[in-house]
Amino acid sequence: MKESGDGVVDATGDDAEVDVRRQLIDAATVEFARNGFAGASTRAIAIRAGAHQPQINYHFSSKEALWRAVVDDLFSQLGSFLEPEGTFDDPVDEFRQWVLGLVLFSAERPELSRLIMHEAASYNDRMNWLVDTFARPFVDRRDRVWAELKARGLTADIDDLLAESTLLGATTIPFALMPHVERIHGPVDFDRAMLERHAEGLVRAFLPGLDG
Amino acid sequence: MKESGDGVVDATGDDAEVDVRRQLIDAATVEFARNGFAGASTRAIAIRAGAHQPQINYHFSSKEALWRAVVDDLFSQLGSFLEPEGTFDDPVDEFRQWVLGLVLFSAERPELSRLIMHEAASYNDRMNWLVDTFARPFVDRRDRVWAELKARGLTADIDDLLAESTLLGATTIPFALMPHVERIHGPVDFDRAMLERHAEGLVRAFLPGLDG
DNA sequence: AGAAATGGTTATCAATTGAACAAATTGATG
DNA sequence: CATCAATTTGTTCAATTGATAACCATTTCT
Repeated sequence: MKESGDGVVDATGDDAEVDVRRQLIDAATVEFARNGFAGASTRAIAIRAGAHQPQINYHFSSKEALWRAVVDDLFSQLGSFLEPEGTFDDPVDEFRQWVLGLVLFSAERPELSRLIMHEAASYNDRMNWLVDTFARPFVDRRDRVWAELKARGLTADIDDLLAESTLLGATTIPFALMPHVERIHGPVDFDRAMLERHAEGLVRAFLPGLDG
Repeated sequence: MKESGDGVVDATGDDAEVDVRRQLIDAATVEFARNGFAGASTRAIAIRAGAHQPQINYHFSSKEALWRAVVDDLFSQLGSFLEPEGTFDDPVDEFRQWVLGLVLFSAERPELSRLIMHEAASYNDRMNWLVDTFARPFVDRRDRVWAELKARGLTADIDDLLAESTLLGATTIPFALMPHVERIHGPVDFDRAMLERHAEGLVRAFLPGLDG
C-alpha cells in the first residue's frame, strides 16, 4: 500500500481501506471540471475526498501536480474508449470508431472536455503541457485520417485547420455543456442506442461522400 | 459625460477623456474569458483598464455585476452579427445566415464562447442567469428553424436535443479554443472569404438534404 | 461664493487561498 | 518491546481576494 510503484494490490485483499490518493484524484476531477483550476480550492477537494487539506500537498507536491494527475487519469480513461492505432484498414471505419468512442466517452465522462475548455481558452502553461503531453498524438492521428478521407473525396468541405476542432466541438460540447442543455430542455438521459445513432449521424454529416 | 443615459457625446468634443466604465467592461471581458469568473481578479481587471480596483465597485456594485455587464455587452455585439427574426421567408436562408453570423462573430469575438464555456460546465447562478436572460431566445429560434428544416427532410440525422449544442460546438469551439489550435498547428489567420467558405461547408454538412 | 454631486485615490478590512511545519498515529520489522 | 518509515492530523503563515470607508479633486447648480 505504501509503495505504489508496481501495481501490486494489497496482499490482505482488504480493499475496504480507501486509497486516499485515488479519492483525491476523483474529488479533484469533479472540482476542477466544475470550477476550473483557479476556482477549485484544495480545501473543497479535500472535503469531497473525505480527507484533510494538507494531504494534498503530501500525496502530490502541489495543486498543479494534482491537476496534472487528474488530466493523466482522464486521458488514460479516454484511451480505453478508442481503438489503438493500426486496428483498421479502412479510414472510414477508423473515423467511425473514433467519433463513436468520443461521443460515448464524453457522455460518460464529460469532465475531460470541461477541463480542457477551462484551460484552452488562454495561452498558459497548463494548456501547453496538456497539448504537448496528451493531445498532440490524438490530434495528429485524427488529422491523418481526415486527410486520407479527404483524398478519397468523402469529407465535408470545411477548412482543414478547423476540421479537427470542429469535430471535437460537435462530438463533445453537447455533453460538456449538459448543464446548459438541461437548463433549457429539462433533464436529459441517453441510452447507448441513442448515442450510437447520434454518432452515426455525425459521421454521415462530416463524410457526405459516403452517401454519394 | 456624467450622464450616459442618452448617447449624447460630450459637448466639448474632447473624447481624449476615456469612459472608465467602458474600459472596465473591455478589460473584464478579456480577463473573464481567459481565466473564468473565479480566476479573474478585480485588481487584474482594473490594471488592464488603467483604473483603480475600487472603481469597479463604484461603477458596478460588485464583481458579479461587472460580469453580467460583460455578458450583456457581448450578447449585444452578437446580435449585430445575426439577422433579426422575420427577415427570411426560407428557413434554409435563415439557417445559413445564422451559421455564417456565428462563425464570423466567434472568429472576431471568441470571448463570449469562452465565457459561456467557463460557466456552462456546472450548475450555477451565473449560468442560469445567462441562459434565462440571453441564451433562451437564441436557442428557441434555432430549434424552431431546425424543426422546420427537419420537416422538409433536409437535416442531418443527429439527435434533436443535441442538435442545438452540436451546431454551437461545431461553429464556435474552433475559435474559442484557438490557443489550443495554434499550439498544435502554429499561428493561424483567416480572412473573410475563408470563413464564408467554411461556414457554407458546415451548412452543407448539417443540411445534407440540400444536395439531394 | 457656497453647497451638492460626481468620481478618483489611498488605506484598510475580514475572509480565503496554497503551502508549510510539527506532533500524533499507524503498521510493519527486528 | 523498540524502532523506523509512512501517513494523518492540527495549527499556522504569508499572500491574495472582494469590498468598504475616508479623503480629495472637479464640476454643477443655486
